[in-house]
Amino acid sequence: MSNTGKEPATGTQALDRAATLIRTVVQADEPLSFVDLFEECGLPKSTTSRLLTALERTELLERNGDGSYVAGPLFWLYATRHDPWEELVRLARPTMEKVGKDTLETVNLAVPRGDRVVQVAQVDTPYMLGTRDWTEVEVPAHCSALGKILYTHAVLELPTGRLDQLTEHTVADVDDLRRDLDRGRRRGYATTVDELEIGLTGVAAAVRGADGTVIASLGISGPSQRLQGRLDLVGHTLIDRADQLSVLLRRRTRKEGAA
Amino acid sequence: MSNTGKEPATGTQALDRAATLIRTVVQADEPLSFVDLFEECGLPKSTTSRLLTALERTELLERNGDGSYVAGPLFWLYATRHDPWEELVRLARPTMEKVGKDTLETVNLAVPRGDRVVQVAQVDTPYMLGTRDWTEVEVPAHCSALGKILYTHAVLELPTGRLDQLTEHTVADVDDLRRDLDRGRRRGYATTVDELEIGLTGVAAAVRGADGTVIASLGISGPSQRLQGRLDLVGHTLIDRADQLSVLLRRRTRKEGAA
DNA sequence: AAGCATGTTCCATAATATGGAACCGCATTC
DNA sequence: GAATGCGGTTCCATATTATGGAACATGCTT
Repeated sequence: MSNTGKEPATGTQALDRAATLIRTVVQADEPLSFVDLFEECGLPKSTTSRLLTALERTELLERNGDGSYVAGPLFWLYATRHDPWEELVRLARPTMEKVGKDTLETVNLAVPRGDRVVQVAQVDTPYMLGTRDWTEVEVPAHCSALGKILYTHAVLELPTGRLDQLTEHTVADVDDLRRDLDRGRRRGYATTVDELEIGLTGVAAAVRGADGTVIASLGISGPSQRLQGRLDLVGHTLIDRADQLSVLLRRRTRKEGAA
Repeated sequence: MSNTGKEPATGTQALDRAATLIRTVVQADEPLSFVDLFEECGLPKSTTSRLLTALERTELLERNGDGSYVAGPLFWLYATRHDPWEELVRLARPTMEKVGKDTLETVNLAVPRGDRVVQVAQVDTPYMLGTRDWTEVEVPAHCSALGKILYTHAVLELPTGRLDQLTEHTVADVDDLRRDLDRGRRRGYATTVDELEIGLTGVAAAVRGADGTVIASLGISGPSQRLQGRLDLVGHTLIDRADQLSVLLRRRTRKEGAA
């Protein structure tokens, strides 16, 4: 009936409806009562009941104490077996590709691991001159935009003492760095110009996870010449994209109007 | 057809079959080709094809480059939003309850967090005299069986220097502790008798995650009087149960015979 | 070119899912 | 303590929907 898509989708009505139920439960990520699902999906009561019972029996959904539905054992199983970062990368991929289209520079996603920053995914620039693949390569956090974001949001602990001075522009003094981070915090994005390598500029923004805390940073890097003059533009693009990704990761809290 | 269960399951054939496909893919946790699924689930080819197409359309499954099926975006989404430990607890619950039935003592599950051990789940003893609920309470690792397991498998770094001496039986010397751990490693389970508190005994075994590394320890604790004499029995029960849980967590590698 | 393995599409058939209505159990309310 | 409303399940005649055998594509290999 309400075939919003353009797909023919023949011979799978029951399954499609069941999938809608599963999707609703998983995306809501908050126990949904029978009525919630019934209303949200607009299926007849009896059908809803029948499908939900089957989904529960097959462990795709589960009912908790008060009878409301949550994702079932099969979802837990998947979750325990997979590194959340591995999944973050998959979910972030489309966003990163959009950033690539927006900026035409090398795009990176970084997460904290211990007291280090690691880049976990990369989308390459179409230009010949670009940043090498440094996925899994560790770069000093204080001279990378990605790292600065993580410092700013206290996901990574600020080091003490003198920092490595990689170039003449590297901010090697902790207090200077703190000031730099503060500036970044106000703007919403972090930058590093010639601080890691002469001629290399990076820009990054924060990605928030399900609980609202910063879990990763999304950034680009490229030749300083190509980026100077559009740092602010690129910064805001990154903020927007990072926010979009955060929304995707965020549990969608029920729109108040619950029973 | 092959209705192994005793459920009537009426009006949901299509959905049940689809669920079988999903389950097979998620449990295998390795890309499965169309033929794998076709053979594994024993459904007609055309039906399999139709269902798989629908599952892919609804993002419950996904095909990767070579056309084989893996868990889809809905599973990633769930995984990124949930702490794997939260899921571990859910999956471990039944095992823990079995241990509770086996031993009649308080059952605990602990994981390393930073350089500490935290108990993340507990099943209580039916006896009046039992261990209090110390979920989320931190206990010195060197005098808890749960902690010793984590030390043994190097998931937790062995401290240096003198350790806190909580009772006269506490193993406070690192070298002594190392010897204690070695004994535990050989036996397969760790114990602590009167080391944390006089009269309190604990026993624990290792739980391994998807990649085969130790990720948690499963143990019991109770009055030393009730446990003395059956430490070895309880130890082996714990080893068995912990192994069962590990199997559940372990990716089921395809039974070699792949194409 | 032929053979084979992997997947998909077709379509007549009937088995299957459908959904309106009746029903159940349980709180609230009067 | 009857009555009303709410959340959910069960029934069952109906026809819509899924089914599956066979034919058809689409690469590979021989």
